[in-house]
Amino acid sequence: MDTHTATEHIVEALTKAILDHRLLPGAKLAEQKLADQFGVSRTLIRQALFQLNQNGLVRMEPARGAFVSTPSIEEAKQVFAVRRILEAELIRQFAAKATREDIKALEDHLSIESEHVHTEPHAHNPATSTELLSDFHVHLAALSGNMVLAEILSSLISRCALITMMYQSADSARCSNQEHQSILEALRQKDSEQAAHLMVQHLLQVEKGLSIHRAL
Amino acid sequence: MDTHTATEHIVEALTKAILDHRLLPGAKLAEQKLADQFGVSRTLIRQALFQLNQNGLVRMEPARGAFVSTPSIEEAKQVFAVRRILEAELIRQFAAKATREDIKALEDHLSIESEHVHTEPHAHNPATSTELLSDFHVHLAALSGNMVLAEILSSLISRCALITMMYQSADSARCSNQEHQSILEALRQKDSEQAAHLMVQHLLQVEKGLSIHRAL
DNA sequence: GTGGTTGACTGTGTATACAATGAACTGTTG
DNA sequence: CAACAGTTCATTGTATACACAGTCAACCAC
Repeated sequence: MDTHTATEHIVEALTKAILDHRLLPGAKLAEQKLADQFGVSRTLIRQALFQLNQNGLVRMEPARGAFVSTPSIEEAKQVFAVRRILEAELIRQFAAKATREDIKALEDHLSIESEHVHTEPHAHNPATSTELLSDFHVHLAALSGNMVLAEILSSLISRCALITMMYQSADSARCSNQEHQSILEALRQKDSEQAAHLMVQHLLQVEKGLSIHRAL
Repeated sequence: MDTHTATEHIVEALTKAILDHRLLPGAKLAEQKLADQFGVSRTLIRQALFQLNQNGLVRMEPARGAFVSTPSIEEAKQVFAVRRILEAELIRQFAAKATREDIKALEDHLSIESEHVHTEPHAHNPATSTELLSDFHVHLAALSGNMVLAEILSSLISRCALITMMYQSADSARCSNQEHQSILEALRQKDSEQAAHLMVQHLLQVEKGLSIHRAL
């Protein structure tokens, strides 16, 4: 088993654990403990933690250890600011050159998203909802064809998920889903400016939905 | 000596080596060899290589080793595309809220840049010129106040430096410097739209200056 | 009773050792 | 002479061992 796959597996598992609330912001990530859980040595765990540190999901304090990141409000604003810049332009370009299959892929995703958001009895499993709502943006990035952009956005969206968990006041899931629908509608009509505008508004809305009181 | 500082030091040294042409694109980065050079164990070298891999400056092939990246033309285009999006918006915002000191800092940098570009007898030390020209953009990002954005751009600019090395046909150093001057002039006049426009044109110009024949 | 100091312990930082995979070379054979 | 197989060597991937710093608690002094 090559290193790449092995560490990447750990990175993904930890990422999922963080995004699924199984590891809360601020939680200590003791190396030996994780090593035991994954059944590997600390070496691989450390590599994974370093990667997550670069992604911004984990914070490493010298000689003290690794912790799940606790992004500040300031950092949250910055992340959202970058997302607005990138995603506005992304969707503008996407609207211009999206194929029927591209749109179809998004529609399929949205229907799943919509189903989950509406059937779950009000925040029954907020982690899943958040995940699905994030996936819409990740999908969009992947469809752009620009892998560099997609990877950057992926990382930013993960950080947003973490931020949302820390600060989200009410579950604006339904709201987000409707906004996604609106964006898709603009895409169908190939109205790039409208799509970009809606995307920016959507991200502003999500950011506005955050509040400080939930800080751990 | 804590891990962070130690590995970070190696990362910076390797980054500089790559950007200074001491390590050419495609060069093998043997772990033991580097470990000997740096006087540390392979452990730290591996950590550094993993980080550089994430930055896109190094490519790791499973069970074969690490190599200095050889970005494809396609990848180059994508990196430039993202830079255009980010830097256009960055400079737009910067123009709006730049203080006198901010502008002064850029002026100082530009004078050094200009000096180097003009006194060096035509590509005497192209690496230094490229480095200085990159620094203009890095400085700009740093002054934005958005650290998230700054870090992303830093990484992208490094990749661009590598790309430039591989594909740059003629040294468009003088040209770039003049374009930087124009951008600064627009900033002085707080003309954000003009600044953004010039920045996009500048980046397009740099991208256009690349050609395929230098591929290794 | 409170504050500071010391000592053990837990956990990180780094190096080294071992295992496994890939590359290179040589010798043989068609 | 070319091509293939087997072996050897070098290098990566992973685990373990050791050294040191940080944390916490008990204990002593005041």
